[in-house]
Amino acid sequence: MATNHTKYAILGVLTIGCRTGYSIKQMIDGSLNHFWKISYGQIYPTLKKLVEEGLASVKEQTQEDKPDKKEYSLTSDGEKALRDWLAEPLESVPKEKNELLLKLFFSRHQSLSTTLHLLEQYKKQLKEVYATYESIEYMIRDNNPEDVDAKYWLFTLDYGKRTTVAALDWCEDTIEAIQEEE
Amino acid sequence: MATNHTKYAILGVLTIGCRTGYSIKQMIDGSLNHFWKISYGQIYPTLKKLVEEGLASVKEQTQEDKPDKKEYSLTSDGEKALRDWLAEPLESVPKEKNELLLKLFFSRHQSLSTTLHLLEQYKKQLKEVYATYESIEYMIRDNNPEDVDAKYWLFTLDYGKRTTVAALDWCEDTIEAIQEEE
DNA sequence: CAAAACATGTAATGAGTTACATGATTTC
DNA sequence: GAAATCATGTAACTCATTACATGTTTTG
Repeated sequence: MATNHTKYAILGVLTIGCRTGYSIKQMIDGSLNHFWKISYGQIYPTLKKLVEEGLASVKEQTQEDKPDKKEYSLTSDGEKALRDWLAEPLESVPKEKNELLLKLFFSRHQSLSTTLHLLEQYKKQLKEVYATYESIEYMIRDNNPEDVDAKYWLFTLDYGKRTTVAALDWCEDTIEAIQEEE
Repeated sequence: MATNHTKYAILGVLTIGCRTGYSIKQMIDGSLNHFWKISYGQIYPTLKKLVEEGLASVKEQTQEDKPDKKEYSLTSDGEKALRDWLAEPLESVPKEKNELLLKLFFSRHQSLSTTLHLLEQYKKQLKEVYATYESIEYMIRDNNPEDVDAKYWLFTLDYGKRTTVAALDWCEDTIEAIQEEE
């Protein structure tokens, strides 16, 4: 059975200085976006549930320069829940659905030029993805040079970069292979 | 807005000799499993809808050696729908959620040895994934040596193998980096 | 005779996205 | 004064999984 990791993603982000629903969303969209995503429709209900379960606590903060906000922090139970989840064995490797590969699989029904166009499109998208990884990397290196977390954050980015480069290489080789038939 | 590709996956598989819900499931689980998955809860309702939309037709087949079955085939409208979808531009690159990376991101809260164990687990899983890719590859090469489809099928497998190798390399390097700190 | 393979379907549930709804404050 | 940023939340909807429900035929 698949456990719901969204809860733990929020628990984790609460440990790195993001205390409001709004800043949790920002953090995940910014620095975890290559392997996680989340919507407000998940964040606010989960935050509420976390408090009900005793894993987090809230304090309503009145701000003079900005709208009021609710500040969440982990309780000791919450910290324990996070650590327990971290030590749990992994479920199976995620099998992402990939539209490009689905289309390529059925590309006999298409002209070679349309297939090449598809691959060029994908290559362009991958290059953009790679560029965003690099910009996140610079951001992390600049903002958290001595942060104990940063080391792990850079590992996850390295993963994204390496698999993206492998996909890019494949793209180029596949384009070449198809061009030879034309 | 995200289009529902499941419909086209079924349309596509109907072109390669899988004509029943059961065999569609088998084909996707077997040969498309590295980039697509599907359940009977999607297949049978979709097949029904395809017929309603005039993209496929059914014939009830009585079999003497096996249970009765419904044989589906694409109509010319169905073939057109498939080709139109193939020529449509790609949506954005899929961002898979990755439990290993989520855990690694928050691994400051864990001992180095537990983190190493996590990475070793993942490495083992990746090796298994790679092995299944290889076995699918041999199956395709053996069963469809002259098939016009097979060329594209092997491209998609190559993608899976290359990105898996990149992930494996990353795993090893990251394990090494963490071991140096111990 | 039991298990595996063949075959089709529905209902309940879960996870997540998107649209909707509101409002303060700051910056241009 | 408009747009951007900060801030919180709900309701409807979509997509997909899982459990349920049933039945035949073959193979060991």
